[in-house]
Amino acid sequence: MPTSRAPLNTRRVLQAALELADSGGTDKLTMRHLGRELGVEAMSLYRHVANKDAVLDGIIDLVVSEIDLPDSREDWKSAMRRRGETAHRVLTRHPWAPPLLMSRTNTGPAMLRYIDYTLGVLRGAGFSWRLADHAWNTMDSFVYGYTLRRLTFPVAQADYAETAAAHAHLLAGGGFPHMAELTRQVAEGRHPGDPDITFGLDLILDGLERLRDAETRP
Amino acid sequence: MPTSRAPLNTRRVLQAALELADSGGTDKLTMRHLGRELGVEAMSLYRHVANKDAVLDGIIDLVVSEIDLPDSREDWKSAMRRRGETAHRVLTRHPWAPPLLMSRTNTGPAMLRYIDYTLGVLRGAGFSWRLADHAWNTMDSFVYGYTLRRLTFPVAQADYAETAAAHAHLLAGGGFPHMAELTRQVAEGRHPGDPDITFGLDLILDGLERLRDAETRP
DNA sequence: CGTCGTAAGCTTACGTCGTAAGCAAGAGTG
DNA sequence: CACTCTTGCTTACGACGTAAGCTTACGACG
Repeated sequence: MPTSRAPLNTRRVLQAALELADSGGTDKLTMRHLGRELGVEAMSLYRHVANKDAVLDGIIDLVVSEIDLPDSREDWKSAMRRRGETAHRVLTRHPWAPPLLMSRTNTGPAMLRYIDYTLGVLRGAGFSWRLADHAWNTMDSFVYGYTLRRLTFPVAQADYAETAAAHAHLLAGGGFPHMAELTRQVAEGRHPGDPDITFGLDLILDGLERLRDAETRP
Repeated sequence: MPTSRAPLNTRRVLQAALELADSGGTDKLTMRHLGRELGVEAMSLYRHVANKDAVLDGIIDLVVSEIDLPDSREDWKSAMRRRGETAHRVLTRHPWAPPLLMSRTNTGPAMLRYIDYTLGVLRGAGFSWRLADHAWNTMDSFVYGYTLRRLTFPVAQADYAETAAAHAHLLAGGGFPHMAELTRQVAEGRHPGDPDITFGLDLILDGLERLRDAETRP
Protein backbone atom coordinates (compact mmCIF):
# COMPACT_ATOMS: atom_id res chain seq x y z
CA MET A 1 0.00 0.00 0.00
CA PRO A 2 1.19 3.53 -0.78
CA THR A 3 2.80 5.61 1.92
CA SER A 4 0.35 8.16 3.16
CA ARG A 5 0.85 11.46 1.38
CA ALA A 6 0.75 14.93 2.80
CA PRO A 7 -2.84 16.12 3.04
CA LEU A 8 -4.12 18.53 0.46
CA ASN A 9 -5.07 22.11 1.12
CA THR A 10 -6.51 24.96 -0.90
CA ARG A 11 -3.13 26.48 -1.63
CA ARG A 12 -1.71 23.27 -3.03
CA VAL A 13 -4.77 22.72 -5.18
CA LEU A 14 -4.54 26.21 -6.65
CA GLN A 15 -0.81 25.87 -7.20
CA ALA A 16 -1.30 22.64 -9.11
CA ALA A 17 -4.13 24.22 -11.09
CA LEU A 18 -1.85 27.08 -12.07
CA GLU A 19 0.85 24.69 -13.26
CA LEU A 20 -1.69 22.68 -15.19
CA ALA A 21 -3.02 25.77 -16.92
CA ASP A 22 0.49 26.96 -17.72
CA SER A 23 1.39 23.64 -19.21
CA GLY A 24 -1.64 23.13 -21.38
CA GLY A 25 -4.08 26.01 -21.25
CA THR A 26 -7.56 26.10 -19.88
CA ASP A 27 -8.63 23.02 -21.80
CA LYS A 28 -6.34 20.81 -19.78
CA LEU A 29 -7.59 22.27 -16.53
CA THR A 30 -10.40 19.89 -15.62
CA MET A 31 -11.24 18.67 -12.15
CA ARG A 32 -10.40 15.09 -13.07
CA HIS A 33 -7.07 16.04 -14.55
CA LEU A 34 -6.25 18.27 -11.62
CA GLY A 35 -7.08 15.45 -9.24
CA ARG A 36 -4.85 13.06 -11.13
CA GLU A 37 -2.01 15.55 -10.95
CA LEU A 38 -2.38 15.62 -7.18
CA GLY A 39 -2.77 11.87 -6.85
CA VAL A 40 -6.38 12.17 -5.82
CA GLU A 41 -9.83 11.62 -7.26
CA ALA A 42 -11.64 14.57 -8.79
CA MET A 43 -14.33 14.70 -6.15
CA SER A 44 -11.80 14.96 -3.37
CA LEU A 45 -10.89 18.42 -4.57
CA TYR A 46 -14.28 19.67 -3.51
CA ARG A 47 -13.15 19.38 0.10
CA HIS A 48 -10.74 22.24 -0.50
CA VAL A 49 -12.41 24.26 -3.18
CA ALA A 50 -16.05 25.23 -3.62
CA ASN A 51 -16.24 24.46 -7.33
CA LYS A 52 -14.38 24.98 -10.55
CA ASP A 53 -15.12 28.68 -10.73
CA ALA A 54 -13.37 29.13 -7.41
CA VAL A 55 -10.32 27.42 -8.91
CA LEU A 56 -10.37 29.79 -11.86
CA ASP A 57 -10.76 32.86 -9.66
CA GLY A 58 -7.95 31.58 -7.49
CA ILE A 59 -5.38 31.07 -10.22
CA ILE A 60 -6.22 34.41 -11.81
CA ASP A 61 -5.44 36.14 -8.57
CA LEU A 62 -2.20 34.17 -8.39
CA VAL A 63 -1.26 35.54 -11.78
CA VAL A 64 -2.21 39.08 -10.84
CA SER A 65 -0.03 38.81 -7.76
CA GLU A 66 2.96 38.29 -10.07
CA ILE A 67 2.60 41.78 -11.51
CA ASP A 68 4.98 44.31 -9.97
CA LEU A 69 3.21 46.97 -7.98
CA PRO A 70 4.06 50.46 -9.15
CA ASP A 71 6.44 52.19 -6.79
CA SER A 72 5.03 55.46 -5.53
CA ARG A 73 8.53 56.93 -5.03
CA GLU A 74 9.31 56.70 -8.70
CA ASP A 75 8.29 59.27 -11.32
CA TRP A 76 4.61 58.55 -11.99
CA LYS A 77 5.03 58.25 -15.72
CA SER A 78 7.77 55.66 -15.72
CA ALA A 79 6.09 53.86 -12.83
CA MET A 80 2.91 53.60 -14.87
CA ARG A 81 4.78 52.64 -18.00
CA ARG A 82 6.52 49.86 -16.16
CA ARG A 83 3.24 48.82 -14.63
CA GLY A 84 1.81 48.34 -18.09
CA GLU A 85 4.85 46.55 -19.43
CA THR A 86 5.12 44.10 -16.58
CA ALA A 87 1.40 43.40 -16.66
CA HIS A 88 1.77 42.65 -20.35
CA ARG A 89 4.78 40.46 -19.71
CA VAL A 90 3.14 38.50 -16.91
CA LEU A 91 -0.03 37.94 -18.87
CA THR A 92 2.00 36.79 -21.84
CA ARG A 93 3.74 34.26 -19.63
CA HIS A 94 0.30 32.85 -18.81
CA PRO A 95 -1.46 33.00 -22.15
CA TRP A 96 -4.58 31.32 -20.81
CA ALA A 97 -5.08 34.11 -18.26
CA PRO A 98 -6.22 37.20 -20.18
CA PRO A 99 -9.46 35.72 -21.48
CA LEU A 100 -10.31 34.62 -17.96
CA LEU A 101 -9.18 37.85 -16.41
CA MET A 102 -11.36 39.87 -18.72
CA SER A 103 -14.44 37.76 -19.02
CA ARG A 104 -15.22 37.27 -15.37
CA THR A 105 -15.50 39.69 -12.51
CA ASN A 106 -12.30 39.60 -10.53
CA THR A 107 -12.06 41.04 -7.07
CA GLY A 108 -9.33 38.91 -5.54
CA PRO A 109 -7.00 40.52 -3.00
CA ALA A 110 -4.06 40.80 -5.40
CA MET A 111 -6.23 42.64 -7.90
CA LEU A 112 -7.55 45.07 -5.32
CA ARG A 113 -4.07 45.76 -4.03
CA TYR A 114 -2.83 46.33 -7.54
CA ILE A 115 -5.51 48.90 -8.26
CA ASP A 116 -5.05 50.58 -4.91
CA TYR A 117 -1.33 51.12 -5.46
CA THR A 118 -2.03 52.51 -8.89
CA LEU A 119 -4.48 55.06 -7.57
CA GLY A 120 -1.90 56.00 -4.95
CA VAL A 121 0.74 56.73 -7.58
CA LEU A 122 -1.61 58.85 -9.66
CA ARG A 123 -2.94 60.80 -6.70
CA GLY A 124 0.62 61.40 -5.57
CA ALA A 125 1.36 62.87 -8.97
CA GLY A 126 -1.40 65.43 -8.62
CA PHE A 127 -4.20 63.76 -10.55
CA SER A 128 -7.73 64.56 -9.43
CA TRP A 129 -9.85 61.60 -8.38
CA ARG A 130 -11.81 61.88 -11.56
CA LEU A 131 -8.77 61.96 -13.80
CA ALA A 132 -6.97 59.24 -11.85
CA ASP A 133 -9.97 56.97 -12.29
CA HIS A 134 -10.09 57.67 -16.00
CA ALA A 135 -6.35 57.20 -16.24
CA TRP A 136 -6.06 53.73 -14.82
CA ASN A 137 -9.19 52.55 -16.57
CA THR A 138 -7.88 53.75 -19.91
CA MET A 139 -4.46 52.24 -19.29
CA ASP A 140 -5.83 48.89 -18.28
CA SER A 141 -8.37 48.71 -21.06
CA PHE A 142 -5.54 49.22 -23.48
CA VAL A 143 -3.04 46.91 -21.83
CA TYR A 144 -5.44 44.01 -21.45
CA GLY A 145 -6.93 44.57 -24.88
CA TYR A 146 -3.53 44.79 -26.48
CA THR A 147 -2.29 41.68 -24.72
CA LEU A 148 -5.34 39.68 -25.65
CA ARG A 149 -5.09 40.71 -29.29
CA ARG A 150 -1.44 39.86 -29.35
CA LEU A 151 -2.03 36.42 -27.91
CA THR A 152 -4.77 35.74 -30.40
CA PHE A 153 -2.63 36.86 -33.27
CA PRO A 154 -1.93 33.84 -35.42
CA VAL A 155 1.64 34.61 -36.36
CA ALA A 156 4.67 34.61 -34.09
CA GLN A 157 6.78 37.72 -34.28
CA ALA A 158 9.71 36.01 -35.96
CA ASP A 159 7.80 34.85 -39.01
CA TYR A 160 5.87 38.03 -39.40
CA ALA A 161 7.44 39.29 -42.60
CA GLU A 162 7.51 35.83 -44.13
CA THR A 163 3.87 35.14 -43.42
CA ALA A 164 2.92 38.56 -44.64
CA ALA A 165 4.60 37.79 -47.95
CA ALA A 166 2.69 34.56 -48.28
CA HIS A 167 -0.66 36.23 -47.72
CA ALA A 168 -0.22 39.42 -49.71
CA HIS A 169 -1.63 38.12 -53.00
CA LEU A 170 -4.60 36.56 -51.22
CA LEU A 171 -5.63 39.90 -49.80
CA ALA A 172 -5.04 41.77 -53.03
CA GLY A 173 -7.38 39.50 -54.99
CA GLY A 174 -10.07 39.69 -52.33
CA GLY A 175 -10.82 43.38 -52.52
CA PHE A 176 -8.83 44.57 -49.54
CA PRO A 177 -6.35 46.87 -51.24
CA HIS A 178 -5.07 48.70 -48.18
CA MET A 179 -4.43 45.59 -46.14
CA ALA A 180 -2.70 44.11 -49.12
CA GLU A 181 -0.44 47.12 -49.44
CA LEU A 182 0.32 47.18 -45.73
CA THR A 183 1.18 43.51 -45.88
CA ARG A 184 3.48 44.20 -48.79
CA GLN A 185 5.22 46.93 -46.83
CA VAL A 186 5.80 44.50 -43.99
CA ALA A 187 6.97 41.77 -46.33
CA GLU A 188 9.52 44.11 -47.87
CA GLY A 189 10.82 45.00 -44.45
CA ARG A 190 9.85 48.66 -44.76
CA HIS A 191 7.72 48.57 -41.67
CA PRO A 192 8.29 46.10 -38.87
CA GLY A 193 4.67 45.19 -38.34
CA ASP A 194 4.04 43.70 -34.94
CA PRO A 195 3.87 46.96 -32.99
CA ASP A 196 5.13 46.64 -29.46
CA ILE A 197 3.17 47.82 -26.50
CA THR A 198 5.25 50.91 -25.72
CA PHE A 199 3.75 52.82 -28.64
CA GLY A 200 0.27 52.80 -27.19
CA LEU A 201 1.51 53.07 -23.64
CA ASP A 202 3.47 56.25 -24.34
CA LEU A 203 0.66 57.66 -26.41
CA ILE A 204 -1.73 57.30 -23.50
CA LEU A 205 0.73 58.45 -20.85
CA ASP A 206 1.62 61.60 -22.79
CA GLY A 207 -2.04 62.36 -23.20
CA LEU A 208 -2.72 61.86 -19.52
CA GLU A 209 0.15 64.13 -18.58
CA ARG A 210 -1.23 66.90 -20.73
CA LEU A 211 -4.66 66.52 -19.20
CA ARG A 212 -3.25 66.60 -15.69
CA ASP A 213 -1.29 69.75 -16.48
CA ALA A 214 -4.36 71.39 -17.95
CA GLU A 215 -6.24 70.44 -14.81
CA THR A 216 -3.75 71.72 -12.26
CA ARG A 217 -2.93 74.99 -14.04
CA PRO A 218 -6.19 76.12 -15.55
CA MET B 1 -47.29 14.29 -39.87
CA PRO B 2 -45.75 17.75 -40.08
CA THR B 3 -45.82 19.65 -43.31
CA SER B 4 -42.40 19.56 -44.95
CA ARG B 5 -40.39 22.59 -43.88
CA ALA B 6 -38.08 24.71 -45.95
CA PRO B 7 -34.67 23.08 -46.09
CA LEU B 8 -31.94 24.48 -43.90
CA ASN B 9 -28.88 26.29 -45.14
CA THR B 10 -25.78 27.76 -43.58
CA ARG B 11 -27.18 31.26 -43.43
CA ARG B 12 -30.30 30.19 -41.57
CA VAL B 13 -28.26 28.17 -39.11
CA LEU B 14 -25.98 31.10 -38.36
CA GLN B 15 -28.92 33.47 -38.07
CA ALA B 16 -30.60 31.21 -35.54
CA ALA B 17 -27.32 30.82 -33.66
CA LEU B 18 -26.99 34.58 -33.44
CA GLU B 19 -30.50 34.93 -32.06
CA LEU B 20 -29.85 32.18 -29.57
CA ALA B 21 -26.66 33.81 -28.35
CA ASP B 22 -28.39 37.18 -28.09
CA SER B 23 -31.21 35.73 -26.08
CA GLY B 24 -29.17 33.74 -23.59
CA GLY B 25 -25.45 34.12 -24.08
CA THR B 26 -22.93 31.55 -25.13
CA ASP B 27 -24.10 29.02 -22.57
CA LYS B 28 -27.41 28.60 -24.31
CA LEU B 29 -25.74 28.16 -27.68
CA THR B 30 -25.36 24.40 -27.90
CA MET B 31 -25.77 22.30 -30.98
CA ARG B 32 -28.75 20.49 -29.50
CA HIS B 33 -30.47 23.69 -28.50
CA LEU B 34 -29.74 25.25 -31.85
CA GLY B 35 -31.22 22.24 -33.58
CA ARG B 36 -34.35 22.40 -31.46
CA GLU B 37 -34.75 26.05 -32.35
CA LEU B 38 -34.71 25.13 -36.03
CA GLY B 39 -36.99 22.12 -35.63
CA VAL B 40 -34.19 19.71 -36.37
CA GLU B 41 -31.92 17.26 -34.57
CA ALA B 42 -28.50 18.44 -33.48
CA MET B 43 -26.58 16.21 -35.85
CA SER B 44 -28.45 17.55 -38.84
CA LEU B 45 -26.72 20.87 -38.40
CA TYR B 46 -23.44 19.29 -39.39
CA ARG B 47 -24.68 19.11 -42.95
CA HIS B 48 -24.49 22.90 -43.14
CA VAL B 49 -21.74 23.74 -40.72
CA ALA B 50 -18.38 22.06 -40.19
CA ASN B 51 -18.52 22.10 -36.39
CA LYS B 52 -19.34 24.34 -33.50
CA ASP B 53 -16.26 26.50 -33.96
CA ALA B 54 -17.46 27.37 -37.43
CA VAL B 55 -20.75 28.50 -35.91
CA LEU B 56 -18.92 30.73 -33.46
CA ASP B 57 -16.72 32.22 -36.17
CA GLY B 58 -19.79 32.76 -38.27
CA ILE B 59 -21.83 34.66 -35.73
CA ILE B 60 -18.85 36.79 -34.75
CA ASP B 61 -18.49 37.90 -38.32
CA LEU B 62 -22.20 38.65 -38.39
CA VAL B 63 -21.72 40.93 -35.41
CA VAL B 64 -18.70 42.62 -36.95
CA SER B 65 -20.72 43.28 -40.07
CA GLU B 66 -23.10 45.38 -37.96
CA ILE B 67 -20.39 47.91 -37.21
CA ASP B 68 -20.51 51.00 -39.40
CA LEU B 69 -17.59 51.32 -41.73
CA PRO B 70 -15.78 54.61 -41.33
CA ASP B 71 -16.54 56.97 -44.18
CA SER B 72 -13.40 58.12 -45.94
CA ARG B 73 -15.03 61.44 -46.99
CA GLU B 74 -15.48 62.50 -43.42
CA ASP B 75 -12.79 64.15 -41.30
CA TRP B 76 -10.52 61.29 -40.21
CA LYS B 77 -10.74 62.09 -36.55
CA SER B 78 -14.49 62.10 -36.24
CA ALA B 79 -14.68 59.11 -38.57
CA MET B 80 -12.37 57.19 -36.29
CA ARG B 81 -14.17 58.35 -33.19
CA ARG B 82 -17.46 57.20 -34.59
CA ARG B 83 -15.86 53.95 -35.62
CA GLY B 84 -14.87 53.30 -32.03
CA GLU B 85 -18.19 54.38 -30.60
CA THR B 86 -20.28 52.25 -32.93
CA ALA B 87 -18.01 49.26 -32.41
CA HIS B 88 -18.52 49.70 -28.69
CA ARG B 89 -22.25 50.05 -29.12
CA VAL B 90 -22.59 47.01 -31.35
CA LEU B 91 -20.49 44.85 -29.05
CA THR B 92 -22.53 45.99 -26.09
CA ARG B 93 -25.69 44.95 -27.91
CA HIS B 94 -24.19 41.45 -28.15
CA PRO B 95 -22.54 41.03 -24.77
CA TRP B 96 -21.49 37.46 -25.49
CA ALA B 97 -19.44 38.60 -28.49
CA PRO B 98 -16.36 40.40 -27.13
CA PRO B 99 -14.90 37.42 -25.30
CA LEU B 100 -15.27 35.36 -28.44
CA LEU B 101 -14.04 38.12 -30.70
CA MET B 102 -10.89 38.54 -28.67
CA SER B 103 -10.06 35.01 -27.70
CA ARG B 104 -10.07 33.44 -31.11
CA THR B 105 -8.44 34.42 -34.35
CA ASN B 106 -10.99 36.12 -36.53
CA THR B 107 -10.48 36.66 -40.22
CA GLY B 108 -14.02 36.63 -41.52
CA PRO B 109 -14.82 38.85 -44.50
CA ALA B 110 -16.61 41.50 -42.44
CA MET B 111 -13.59 41.85 -40.17
CA LEU B 112 -11.19 42.18 -43.09
CA ARG B 113 -13.39 44.76 -44.75
CA TYR B 114 -13.64 46.70 -41.55
CA ILE B 115 -9.87 46.86 -41.15
CA ASP B 116 -9.34 47.69 -44.79
CA TYR B 117 -11.65 50.69 -44.64
CA THR B 118 -9.95 51.91 -41.53
CA LEU B 119 -6.55 51.80 -43.12
CA GLY B 120 -7.98 53.70 -46.06
CA VAL B 121 -9.23 56.51 -43.85
CA LEU B 122 -5.92 56.85 -42.05
CA ARG B 123 -3.87 56.76 -45.22
CA GLY B 124 -6.14 59.37 -46.73
CA ALA B 125 -5.44 61.58 -43.74
CA GLY B 126 -1.71 61.47 -44.37
CA PHE B 127 -0.65 58.76 -41.95
CA SER B 128 2.39 56.72 -42.92
CA TRP B 129 1.88 52.99 -43.20
CA ARG B 130 3.75 52.48 -39.98
CA LEU B 131 1.74 55.04 -38.07
CA ALA B 132 -1.55 53.92 -39.57
CA ASP B 133 -0.85 50.38 -38.46
CA HIS B 134 0.00 51.52 -34.97
CA ALA B 135 -3.05 53.75 -34.93
CA TRP B 136 -5.71 51.18 -35.65
CA ASN B 137 -4.08 48.60 -33.46
CA THR B 138 -3.97 51.00 -30.55
CA MET B 139 -7.53 52.10 -31.11
CA ASP B 140 -8.88 48.58 -31.34
CA SER B 141 -6.92 47.30 -28.38
CA PHE B 142 -8.47 50.05 -26.35
CA VAL B 143 -11.99 49.77 -27.71
CA TYR B 144 -12.21 46.00 -27.30
CA GLY B 145 -10.47 46.07 -23.95
CA TYR B 146 -12.70 48.84 -22.69
CA THR B 147 -15.85 47.12 -23.90
CA LEU B 148 -14.90 43.82 -22.35
CA ARG B 149 -14.10 45.44 -19.01
CA ARG B 150 -17.36 47.32 -19.07
CA LEU B 151 -19.36 44.20 -19.76
CA THR B 152 -17.63 42.34 -16.98
CA PHE B 153 -18.21 45.13 -14.55
CA PRO B 154 -20.58 43.89 -11.90
CA VAL B 155 -22.59 47.03 -11.39
CA ALA B 156 -25.01 48.61 -13.82
CA GLN B 157 -24.47 52.28 -14.46
CA ALA B 158 -27.61 53.40 -12.72
CA ASP B 159 -26.79 51.91 -9.33
CA TYR B 160 -23.18 52.95 -9.45
CA ALA B 161 -23.22 55.53 -6.69
CA GLU B 162 -25.50 53.46 -4.52
CA THR B 163 -23.35 50.35 -4.76
CA ALA B 164 -20.22 52.37 -4.19
CA ALA B 165 -21.72 53.64 -0.95
CA ALA B 166 -22.49 50.12 0.19
CA HIS B 167 -18.94 48.92 -0.41
CA ALA B 168 -16.94 51.86 0.84
CA HIS B 169 -16.52 50.64 4.43
CA LEU B 170 -15.55 47.18 3.22
CA LEU B 171 -12.64 48.56 1.25
CA ALA B 172 -11.52 50.90 3.98
CA GLY B 173 -11.21 48.11 6.51
CA GLY B 174 -9.33 45.88 4.10
CA GLY B 175 -6.27 48.03 3.61
CA PHE B 176 -7.17 49.61 0.30
CA PRO B 177 -7.31 53.28 1.30
CA HIS B 178 -7.24 54.83 -2.15
CA MET B 179 -9.96 52.64 -3.56
CA ALA B 180 -12.01 53.36 -0.49
CA GLU B 181 -11.62 57.08 -0.95
CA LEU B 182 -12.42 56.91 -4.65
CA THR B 183 -15.50 54.90 -3.84
CA ARG B 184 -16.51 57.52 -1.30
CA GLN B 185 -16.10 60.26 -3.91
CA VAL B 186 -18.40 58.38 -6.24
CA ALA B 187 -20.90 57.71 -3.49
CA GLU B 188 -21.06 61.39 -2.64
CA GLY B 189 -21.66 62.23 -6.28
CA ARG B 190 -18.48 64.23 -6.61
CA HIS B 191 -17.23 62.11 -9.45
CA PRO B 192 -19.56 60.18 -11.73
CA GLY B 193 -17.54 56.98 -11.82
CA ASP B 194 -18.35 54.84 -14.80
CA PRO B 195 -16.17 56.68 -17.32
CA ASP B 196 -17.56 56.58 -20.82
CA ILE B 197 -15.56 55.52 -23.80
CA THR B 198 -15.06 58.96 -25.31
CA PHE B 199 -12.45 59.87 -22.73
CA GLY B 200 -10.00 57.21 -23.89
CA LEU B 201 -11.03 57.58 -27.50
CA ASP B 202 -10.28 61.28 -27.59
CA LEU B 203 -7.09 60.79 -25.63
CA ILE B 204 -5.81 58.36 -28.23
CA LEU B 205 -7.04 60.33 -31.23
CA ASP B 206 -5.43 63.55 -30.01
CA GLY B 207 -2.18 61.69 -29.47
CA LEU B 208 -2.32 60.18 -32.93
CA GLU B 209 -2.98 63.54 -34.51
CA ARG B 210 0.07 65.00 -32.84
CA LEU B 211 2.21 62.11 -34.02
CA ARG B 212 0.99 62.45 -37.56
CA ASP B 213 1.71 66.18 -37.56
CA ALA B 214 5.20 65.55 -36.21
CA GLU B 215 5.69 63.00 -38.95
CA THR B 216 4.49 65.09 -41.88
CA ARG B 217 6.22 68.32 -40.86
CA PRO B 218 9.53 67.27 -39.37
C1' DC C 1 -8.20 0.70 26.27
C1' DG C 2 -12.53 1.40 23.83
C1' DT C 3 -15.60 4.68 21.65
C1' DC C 4 -16.87 8.08 18.66
C1' DG C 5 -16.88 12.54 16.09
C1' DT C 6 -14.73 14.53 12.29
C1' DA C 7 -12.06 15.24 8.35
C1' DA C 8 -10.19 13.46 3.98
C1' DG C 9 -10.74 10.95 0.29
C1' DC C 10 -13.41 7.50 -2.68
C1' DT C 11 -17.32 5.52 -5.48
C1' DT C 12 -21.15 5.78 -8.13
C1' DA C 13 -24.24 8.14 -10.83
C1' DC C 14 -26.79 11.92 -13.44
C1' DG C 15 -27.37 15.10 -16.99
C1' DT C 16 -24.95 17.75 -20.46
C1' DC C 17 -21.80 18.52 -24.09
C1' DG C 18 -19.55 17.93 -29.12
C1' DT C 19 -19.52 14.83 -32.63
C1' DA C 20 -18.26 10.06 -35.25
C1' DA C 21 -20.69 6.52 -37.92
C1' DG C 22 -24.12 4.72 -40.25
C1' DC C 23 -29.07 4.60 -41.77
C1' DA C 24 -33.54 6.24 -44.11
C1' DA C 25 -36.31 8.71 -47.01
C1' DG C 26 -37.16 11.58 -50.57
C1' DA C 27 -35.86 14.28 -55.12
C1' DG C 28 -34.07 14.49 -59.44
C1' DT C 29 -32.29 12.30 -63.51
C1' DG C 30 -31.20 8.52 -66.94
C1' DC D 1 -37.82 1.71 -63.29
C1' DA D 2 -33.04 2.01 -61.07
C1' DC D 3 -29.54 5.36 -59.85
C1' DT D 4 -27.22 8.67 -57.17
C1' DC D 5 -27.37 12.86 -54.11
C1' DT D 6 -29.15 15.51 -50.61
C1' DT D 7 -31.09 16.04 -46.22
C1' DG D 8 -32.06 14.74 -41.93
C1' DC D 9 -32.32 11.04 -38.13
C1' DT D 10 -30.64 7.49 -34.77
C1' DT D 11 -27.49 5.65 -31.85
C1' DA D 12 -23.41 5.79 -29.38
C1' DC D 13 -18.90 7.33 -27.23
C1' DG D 14 -15.97 9.70 -24.32
C1' DA D 15 -15.45 13.84 -22.17
C1' DC D 16 -17.20 17.31 -18.57
C1' DG D 17 -18.93 19.38 -13.63
C1' DT D 18 -20.74 17.87 -9.57
C1' DA D 19 -24.66 15.80 -6.21
C1' DA D 20 -25.07 12.11 -2.79
C1' DG D 21 -23.53 8.94 0.03
C1' DC D 22 -19.79 5.75 1.72
C1' DT D 23 -15.17 4.39 3.82
C1' DT D 24 -11.28 4.97 6.36
C1' DA D 25 -8.00 6.93 9.63
C1' DC D 26 -6.95 9.67 13.52
C1' DG D 27 -7.26 12.36 17.75
C1' DA D 28 -9.95 13.48 22.02
C1' DC D 29 -12.06 11.84 25.85
C1' DG D 30 -14.24 8.56 29.05
